[in-house]
Amino acid sequence: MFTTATGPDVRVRFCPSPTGTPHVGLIRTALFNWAYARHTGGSLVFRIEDTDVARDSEESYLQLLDALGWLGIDWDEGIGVGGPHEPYRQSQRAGIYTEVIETLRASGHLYESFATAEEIEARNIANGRDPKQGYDNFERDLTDEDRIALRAAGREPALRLRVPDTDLSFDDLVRGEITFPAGSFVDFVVVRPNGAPLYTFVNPVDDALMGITHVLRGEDLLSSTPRQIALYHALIDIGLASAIPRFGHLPYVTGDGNKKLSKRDPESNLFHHRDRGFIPEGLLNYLSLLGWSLSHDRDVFTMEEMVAAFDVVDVNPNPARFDLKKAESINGDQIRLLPVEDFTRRLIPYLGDYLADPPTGEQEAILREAAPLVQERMQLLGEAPALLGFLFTPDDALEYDADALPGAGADLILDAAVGALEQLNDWSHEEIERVLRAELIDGAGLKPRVAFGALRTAISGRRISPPLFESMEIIGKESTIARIERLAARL
RNA sequence: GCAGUUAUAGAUUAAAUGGAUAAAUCGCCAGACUUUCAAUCUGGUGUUCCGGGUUCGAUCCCCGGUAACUGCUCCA
Repeated sequence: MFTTATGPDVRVRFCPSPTGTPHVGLIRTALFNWAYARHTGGSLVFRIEDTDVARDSEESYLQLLDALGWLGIDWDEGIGVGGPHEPYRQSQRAGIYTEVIETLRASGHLYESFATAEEIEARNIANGRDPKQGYDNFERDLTDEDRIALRAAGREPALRLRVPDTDLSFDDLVRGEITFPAGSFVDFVVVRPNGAPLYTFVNPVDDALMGITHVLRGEDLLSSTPRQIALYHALIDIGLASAIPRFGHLPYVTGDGNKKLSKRDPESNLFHHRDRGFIPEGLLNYLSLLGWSLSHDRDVFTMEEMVAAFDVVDVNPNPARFDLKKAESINGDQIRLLPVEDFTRRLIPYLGDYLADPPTGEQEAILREAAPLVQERMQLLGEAPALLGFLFTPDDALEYDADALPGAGADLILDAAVGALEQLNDWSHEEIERVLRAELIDGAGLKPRVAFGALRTAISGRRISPPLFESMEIIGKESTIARIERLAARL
């Protein structure tokens, strides 16, 4: 009954619903599906489940595309690339569903249900059942007269699937054998009274129609799996499906505490991480660690390595906490792994406040010199403005951080530095360092921390900066001296 | 309430399928290096949910609990 597809016959899918901004948990699901498809040589289908007109938005749909494109998660079939099962947006598949609904109805798998949620709850209370217990299948055997009477009273029925009165089991790829006892899942609504099918219907129907063999999705859908299998049985019965897919339920991504990471939490928002300067390599690397690992002693790796090693059966069933600190650390590692030209190029969008668009030739030249100095000092590209902004700021516009202002006596240090630097003709960082050390450390007997700290503030306005002498070399002799004199005048 | 899932350091993952000091990374603390911050290196911190049982020996097997989470929507 369950599929036996392996290798290139594997067909997985990513089928988000375009409500809101892409969530890191959702992207982790996309990533694992993608990795499994690439690992097996199978196919990834990208489908959009926009069957809730009240919540779906075009903006969200575009964001999904943006997110996948940015991360480099590509697909073989579906939105944008087409395929044999078009269309791939469920809002455009109404005709297909209508047909399936009719067949299922004619064969007795679907029946009319007039009861509203309030009525079901009232009925449970009246029967001494827990009101939270849900529907009790009481309309399964409504007579034609009952139905006519209800319609005459102005009622329009939803359609429910008649589920089997037996236990339902499946072998979860992540968790092993799972059994739901008969009665723990009830006849559920698949079509609204207005004829519009629900997720509970279109999701398995499209999976069946599109030949999906492995359903890898979030743990939150685990308890709806028996209903889904029940629908599959019905689809097999009417000849629309030949096998039930294998299921693999990926662990939750949790936030602080151990609650599922909420949509309202900024950490759940993929674009928030992009804005802060996560690079795709870093975020992908971290996300793949949420429920999986490449090996016990390595957690920085490429997506090629992940694809080569990834198998859903190795996924850990435990809920995984999204740990921003570790994510940033991994991102820093991935930033350091970037070829320096690539790193330099990626810095540009984050320096928007300082650079022309596009950057001038002079700005590009500065960036080329400065990038190697900061590549191993960053965890997030968003740190670039604070670290490099002073290189693109006019001498007389530099601002000084309060905690960077040097203490008493700094004017003497600055004056001495100017004196030494003015004599210097070979403006290389080696020479700059040599004369400053001779003057301030060896000559005046200052501690490097004190002497260079004051100069650092003069040049960058900050307590923390790229290496000082290299920075001086980049901004040039004239600017360097002007900046030192400017700070000295302020003290 | 019913059903299901999960339980290894603060976090993420390993190993150990009944056997010796349960490991790595992140975090935190300290030290080295140093031109600030990083990076790097060294060291430290800290772990098998609880209770029984079987056994020479249990993190693992059995039984019973506990906790957290999810679902039980005409949301997806």
